[in-house]
Amino acid sequence: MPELPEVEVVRLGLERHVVGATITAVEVLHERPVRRDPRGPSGFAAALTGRTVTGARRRGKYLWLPLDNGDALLGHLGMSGQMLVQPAGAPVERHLRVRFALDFGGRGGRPAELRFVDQRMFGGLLVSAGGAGLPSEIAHIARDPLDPEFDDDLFVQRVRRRSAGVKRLLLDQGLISGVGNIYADEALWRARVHGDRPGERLTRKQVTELLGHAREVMAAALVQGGTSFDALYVNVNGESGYFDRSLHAYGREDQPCDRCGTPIRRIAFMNRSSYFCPRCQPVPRVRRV
DNA sequence: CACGGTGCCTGAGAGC
DNA sequence: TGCTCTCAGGCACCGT
Repeated sequence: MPELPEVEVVRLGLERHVVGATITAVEVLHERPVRRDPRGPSGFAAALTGRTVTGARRRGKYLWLPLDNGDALLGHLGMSGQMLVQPAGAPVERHLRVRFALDFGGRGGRPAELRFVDQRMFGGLLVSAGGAGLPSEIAHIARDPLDPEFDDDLFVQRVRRRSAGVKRLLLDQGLISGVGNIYADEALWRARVHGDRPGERLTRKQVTELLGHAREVMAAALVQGGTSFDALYVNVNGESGYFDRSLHAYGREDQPCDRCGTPIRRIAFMNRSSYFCPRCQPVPRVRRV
């Protein structure tokens, strides 16, 4: 389950190992990952063949590779997606969905393949017409809190004008991107705020602190993940060591809160779970109607 | 428009 | 052993 730090590691790997390559062939082995491409699988392949990758960029959990004609290959890893750079002809992965043959021309690089591997196929790829700068498909996605241009004050203002629960707001890609279920729970635990608290009932200070905690959790994970890729292999590993050592709330149902010892509670939330300390993060008294 | 609920997917693991 | 059920969750989508 790649969160933003893992996606950034993938971006760095793509920047190092794919930029400058020309795509000489595209093979779509499963059509679901290209379902959002209006051209369909064959059009997708045709739009990429012959193009040269000029960059590797990211917004939130979306990645895109600007191409030499102004289009872009836009991708999302979803729950289980991986971007692998493999030597041409390497054994095929079990859940390989799309493969791209890469040519590095006269720069000494051996033939390689970019491979999109995705077990659950929540992720996907598409060619964004004219999307090299910022694909229109993700124009609604906000910046992430590690982005130097993220506007803290604007985020605080917007949260405080919303009546939805603050956890839902943390997961709202239009307000802030890159915060997944795990980091949302961790940031809320650190800030001692319950996720059901309406945004409009939080103080400016509380929202600012919550944002700071989200940023810290993500930055710490990024430092850990940033060391984990080698020369020709770009991987996503949701089981990074960071998760094992540093989680205070997520996945810790019935285990004592690291601050006060009260058992961590788990509640259903958006077809998944929320974990929180019932003492440090009291449930709001006034339920929303 | 904001809100809150649901479906998409596969495989691991639990329970019987 | 082998079946069925639950869970994982980012995001689009939809009804209100």
